[in-house]
Amino acid sequence: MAATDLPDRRADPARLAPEDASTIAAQPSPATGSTGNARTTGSPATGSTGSRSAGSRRSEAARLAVLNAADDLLVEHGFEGLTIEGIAAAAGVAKQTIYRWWKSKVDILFDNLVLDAGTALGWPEHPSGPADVRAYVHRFAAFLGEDPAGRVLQALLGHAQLDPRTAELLHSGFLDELRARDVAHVRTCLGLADDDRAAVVLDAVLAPLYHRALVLRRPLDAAFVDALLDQQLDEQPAR
Amino acid sequence: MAATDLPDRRADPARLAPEDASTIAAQPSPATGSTGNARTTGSPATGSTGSRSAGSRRSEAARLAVLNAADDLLVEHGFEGLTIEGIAAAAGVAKQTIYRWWKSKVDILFDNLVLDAGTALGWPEHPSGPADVRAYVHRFAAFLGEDPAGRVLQALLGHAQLDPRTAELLHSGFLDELRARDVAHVRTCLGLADDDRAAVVLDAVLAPLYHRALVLRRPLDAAFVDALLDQQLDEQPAR
Amino acid sequence: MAATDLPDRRADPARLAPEDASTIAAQPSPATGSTGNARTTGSPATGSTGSRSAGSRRSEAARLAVLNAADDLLVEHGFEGLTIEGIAAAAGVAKQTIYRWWKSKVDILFDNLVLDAGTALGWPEHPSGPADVRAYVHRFAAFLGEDPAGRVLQALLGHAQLDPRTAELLHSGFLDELRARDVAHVRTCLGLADDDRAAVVLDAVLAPLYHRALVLRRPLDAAFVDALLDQQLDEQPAR
Amino acid sequence: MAATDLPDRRADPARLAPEDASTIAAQPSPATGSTGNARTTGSPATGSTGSRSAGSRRSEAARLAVLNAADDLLVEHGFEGLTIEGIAAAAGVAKQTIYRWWKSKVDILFDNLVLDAGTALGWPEHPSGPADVRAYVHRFAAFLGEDPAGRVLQALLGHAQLDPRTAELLHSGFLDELRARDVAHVRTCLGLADDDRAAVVLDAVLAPLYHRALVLRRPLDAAFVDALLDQQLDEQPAR
DNA sequence: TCATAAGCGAGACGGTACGTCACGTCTTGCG
DNA sequence: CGCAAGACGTGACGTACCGTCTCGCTTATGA
Repeated sequence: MAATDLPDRRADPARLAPEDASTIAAQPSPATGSTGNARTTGSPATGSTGSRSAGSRRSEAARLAVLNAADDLLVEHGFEGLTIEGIAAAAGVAKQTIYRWWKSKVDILFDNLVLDAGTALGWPEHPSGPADVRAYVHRFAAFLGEDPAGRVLQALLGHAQLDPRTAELLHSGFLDELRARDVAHVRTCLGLADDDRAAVVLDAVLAPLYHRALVLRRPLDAAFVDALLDQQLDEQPAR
Repeated sequence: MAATDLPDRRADPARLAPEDASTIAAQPSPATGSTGNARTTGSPATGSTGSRSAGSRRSEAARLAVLNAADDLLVEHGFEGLTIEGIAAAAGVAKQTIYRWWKSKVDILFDNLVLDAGTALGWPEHPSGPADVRAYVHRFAAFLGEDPAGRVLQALLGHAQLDPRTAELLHSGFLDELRARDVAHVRTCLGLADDDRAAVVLDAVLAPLYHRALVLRRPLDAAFVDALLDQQLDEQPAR
Repeated sequence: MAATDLPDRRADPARLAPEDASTIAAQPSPATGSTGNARTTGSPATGSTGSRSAGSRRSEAARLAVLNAADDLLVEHGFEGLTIEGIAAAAGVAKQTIYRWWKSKVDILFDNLVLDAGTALGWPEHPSGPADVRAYVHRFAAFLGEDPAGRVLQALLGHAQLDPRTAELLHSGFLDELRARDVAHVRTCLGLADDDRAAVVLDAVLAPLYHRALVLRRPLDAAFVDALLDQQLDEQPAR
Repeated sequence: MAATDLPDRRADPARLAPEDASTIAAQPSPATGSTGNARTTGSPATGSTGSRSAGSRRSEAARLAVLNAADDLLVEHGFEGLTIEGIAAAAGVAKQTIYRWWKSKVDILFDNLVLDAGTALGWPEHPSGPADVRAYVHRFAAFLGEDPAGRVLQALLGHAQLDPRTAELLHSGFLDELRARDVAHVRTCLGLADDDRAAVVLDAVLAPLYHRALVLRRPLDAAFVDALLDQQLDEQPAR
């Protein structure tokens, strides 16, 4: 079950070697949003010719340290207690190094979200039936409800309610793409006629999850998810 | 259509037990949460026996100025741009006067929410049929999606994702009560057997609204609400 | 030998009780230059009606702590090593408290200069003869050359070469006044016909002192000063 | 009137011993103070035997660009606004290139001073009479008071009051030597018995100039200089 | 009736974090 | 090896608000 098309930048060499044209990963440039910054476990990707003329490249170690520190501190102190200076200190990095590459703590969290969601919210390579949808929804519920990495999504969703720029980033940078992909897969798996119909099904499943997580603050236990799926998916074919 | 049981605290300092007259007279004590602070149009509540020995009572004008200023500034500058000092300046009030009665800007907004929701989210005095439910849901959608006063709910819901204390205040001080009331009314109007069943119906209607408002960020137009109601309400009796 | 007309604000109640109209001491207002701020040893001077309407007054303790800390740190680390943050830390004061009342470290040093010069560069109350001039010049040389408080003057004179705003402050706020007073006293003591002639004598004495201190960096020992005075003063009457 | 003995280092890397040809060939070594760096109009000094084994030599273009940029920026933004990064940018040079050859902006300015003073403060090749002294003093006054290049001397004199290292550099690297040369020439021109007597005359002339320029901030106009010279020079022979 | 104690405006204060600037060191390719 | 480019750790800058704290003034009791 490999992650497919949600841009998983985990070991994505696209950052420096854009031979993979299929993803959106823009060439990173200092603090112009937050694209293309994600935790990499791979090598520094020195293979390409690089468009940068000369000089020292961005420190991979610093980037990873910042992302991880932000994640840790978010869990530890919450979003409000999350501080650029705190991240810098925890990451052993200079404040200016953070500001060079990210515009705000939201930006840093966003990069973490893209990374973690790429890991946690994958679809099978060739999704083929309702069972794949069920599995994905369970995965989604686990991410949103329990996964510590899901805290980032929760925080960003919350902050998007408070700040239009966060909303814009979150939607056009992540949620829209996620949704488009999910709609397509649902359509395929359920054999639906068009995307609109698939979107209706997807919303019917996801809305209660978001509602329960964000508004009711109750756990998204497997039983709940299963009941939801039984109700929404089984009646679909009947239509 | 007078507001009924959602505690409209316009002139009512007792927040959680409206029927319990014994607690009504208690003058709100400084900054013990956010109880008893709401915009009042009536008199300064002189009816009580007052445990205060002497001196001037709380200034009603100041309280109203603060609440209104907070509302205005929230709309104008957003939650992040909302500051205690800004509210104090806009309200023509000393900072200390705010801190004497509220613990934080969340607290102020919460009072505004209680007040505005009391106005906007009322049920008819004797709700009696599905039509009342439909009307209420439309009202709710309008509040959540368009009403400038609904911005407060949106902001607090967002902030509740970031701060457990806000979540606690919002839920046990407002959402739980709102939900209990709505469940009861839905049960009555639809003639359902028990509260659990009513809660299921309520959630089935509200979840898509919240989802659309908070996650999808699309307008809650009347057509959408009607379609939702048609789907969820009409099929319920059939069960 | 009491200080006369150089505004000695040491224990000058003029800051809050301007019954002494002869001095320039303006009513202090936050960070509008640096007038009227100097170390006071007296009481908080509550006798007057004060133009400030209400609220807490400026903390005398903080003001003194800042001035003294700046003085100490200047001697210890030099002008370049003098830092607002360092002063704040050494004074046990918040940085903002400094910025509230002074615009820059130059401003703080200027206040110290006014204070210290008032102490060190006084004339006798009724200067009457060449001996008073001689005594004053010796005092001046000691101040410029040895007195740790003279370091402030040296630093400000140096910085005035680098920054026009410092130059402006130092001249119109201190040096011009000092010079006018000295010219008048010299004229009186030496029985000169007009101020221009007195200014020539004064310059003839002070120029070598400044030159030696600032340019040659040699000590202004008493022998040098005496020789200078012998040469310049004794021949003057002959003219 | 060719410049004579104030070491005009235009094409002369040996600073302290102009007559000593043995040290001339030494290529300046990186950042060991500020020796040997001055604007050259001639060739890159290829006459020497070059001790460097291989690799590229110091870029003459870069050196000139830095010195000129520093001069321009000093006039434009003042000493405080003068920045290594600003110089580098204005000179089209990498920051490291500056740090390789100079230790600080003071160092760069010092090189400019040595260069400009060499040009502006020359004596005739064989000074012979009081007229030469008068001419030199006029030249000096013009340099100190008007010449944009004199801004450098003013800035360094000012900064020397703030920083002992600058003072040390300025004195032992420039002022002492300048003074020694001037004393010798004055002695010759005025036919004085010894250097001490010449130094007294020199100081008597220069002190008022420095005083007027640095402390009084008044223009050093020709009339003032002439009056000064009349007074100090004409009475000297009488002694 | 009036002292008296609280509410209130004003705003100074010690703090924390912000986002920016420049420092001086370093590393990386190019020539 | 010099150099352009520029990332990096460092530290100070000046600002914005925080929440607490005094001040006098005003005002409505309740002794």
